[in-house]
Amino acid sequence: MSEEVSLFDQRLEKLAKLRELGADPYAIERFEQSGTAAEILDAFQENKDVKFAGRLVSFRLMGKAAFGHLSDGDDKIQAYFKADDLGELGWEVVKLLDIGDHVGVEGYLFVTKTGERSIHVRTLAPLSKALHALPLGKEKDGERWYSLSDTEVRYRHRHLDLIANPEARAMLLNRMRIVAAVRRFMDRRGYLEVETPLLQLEAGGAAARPFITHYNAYDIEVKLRISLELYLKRIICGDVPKVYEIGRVFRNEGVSNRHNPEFTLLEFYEAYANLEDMMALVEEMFRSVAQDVFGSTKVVTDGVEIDFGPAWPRVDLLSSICEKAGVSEDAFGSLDSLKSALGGGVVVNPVNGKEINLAKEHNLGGLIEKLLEVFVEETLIQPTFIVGYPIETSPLAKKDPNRPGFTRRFEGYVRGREVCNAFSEINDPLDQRERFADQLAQREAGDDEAHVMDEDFLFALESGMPPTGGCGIGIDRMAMMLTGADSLREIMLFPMMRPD
RNA sequence: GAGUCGGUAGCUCAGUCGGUAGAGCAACGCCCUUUUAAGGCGUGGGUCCUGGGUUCGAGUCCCAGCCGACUCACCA
Repeated sequence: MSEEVSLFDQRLEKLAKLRELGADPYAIERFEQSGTAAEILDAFQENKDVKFAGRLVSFRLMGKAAFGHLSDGDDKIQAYFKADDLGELGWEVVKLLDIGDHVGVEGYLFVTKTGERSIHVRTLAPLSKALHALPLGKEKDGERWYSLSDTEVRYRHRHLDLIANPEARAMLLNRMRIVAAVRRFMDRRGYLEVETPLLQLEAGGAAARPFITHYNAYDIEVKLRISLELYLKRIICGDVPKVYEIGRVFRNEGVSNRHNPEFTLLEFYEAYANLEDMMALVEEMFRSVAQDVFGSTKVVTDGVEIDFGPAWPRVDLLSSICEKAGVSEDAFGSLDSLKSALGGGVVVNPVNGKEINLAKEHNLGGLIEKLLEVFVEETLIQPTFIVGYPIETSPLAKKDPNRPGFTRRFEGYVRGREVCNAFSEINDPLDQRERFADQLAQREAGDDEAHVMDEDFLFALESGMPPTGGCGIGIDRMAMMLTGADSLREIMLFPMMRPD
């Protein structure tokens, strides 16, 4: 018999004994408390009666007395169990406790010899039994021993991570607070939160391959959404002028540090607004969320201070490439002129070693974005807007009337990474139909991530959409940036894992 | 998809040149009524990721595979 089974069996026996003693942990439904651990310690008064419940995270049995810490997840209080004060039955229960059990205690506050504010327990009630040994390390003065560090176990059994690793816990909880702060911000600004279909006949609004599933009732193939965009704009067409959605989207791609097949996207659209309005809103949102969650507009991650206080510089995309890649502005006339200006063959950025194989670049806009990626992106540490994206890679963004081949689109960058993508939306249905047609052509040329024609969306546009500004923000990446997480998986509760 | 590193007790890890599988913590038993990485004495606990191979003998060497981390690629 393996150790795990016998350990489990030992715990089951303890559970049975507790039940015999009339202390069935699973029989109790509620336990009223005087407050959280922090609240109780804040309002500490010697001899004051308190009730508190939490998980037993440490336990020291010494003959006829015992000490243990009860954690409410965030903070903990030491409990002192003394045989004389608990009675025979109570003491029997104490001896059956294990680290990991939830326990409710009632008693009075006191200070131990060593100065720790504690609860002198008069009565206790087991509220759950930990049937598995929990990987709770020992701790002193902030140092910890023997905790849980195996990333695989941490991700697969996230509850253990939340119990055992305070840093991981703080990061994940901050992510939730960031989402809540974003929602508050949008609500305050008068945006209405909406919900649009996850199951769609054609997944549009982004360049990505969808997940495909089957709907039994209609016996049809449906796809999981890859973005929120097209349905949200259909709501704008219905004259609901300010809408947003925070929702899960699904892209059938690989897993990495910065990618998960399902992730959380925020998109918002505002009628009668344009990309400048979106920039102002993004600036304010980051400022507000940083202030809300971290109490400051300045966030330090990896020793780098990012300040969301000031306005973000607006930098023209082509100028940024000219500066960082050393290409002159007049080289951007055509794909061929740009290629020859780059010298042909393979272009290498000596700073980071990233390269572009020019032979694989078949359109001007695609190459321009590639240059941005290889030469510019990682230099954008402080919040920056890059403005003016090529039309080929922006099939939903309004054309810039003053610059043929470019659109009224921008992206925001922080810590060298893209954090948002926004534009003045196309509201000319004829233009949009042409763009879809171009995408369709690319699709037929073998690009299986190009957009498909969406007639229902076009019908809505044809019914009239006011000029509209729209923006998309990857919430997970935003959380990474704000918390300093170096992997997307650290700020998602349950990242995708291969079945073990 | 490629490369690198890793997978040994519940947890964190060690394991030399190929020679019967180790430590701390956790668990179990005994002692201990203000401890806090409590302490003392004692005990039990292993699919060494899986499957092949080499060898008298494999945790260790070789091959294939699985899972993970990291880097790159893919990917907004």
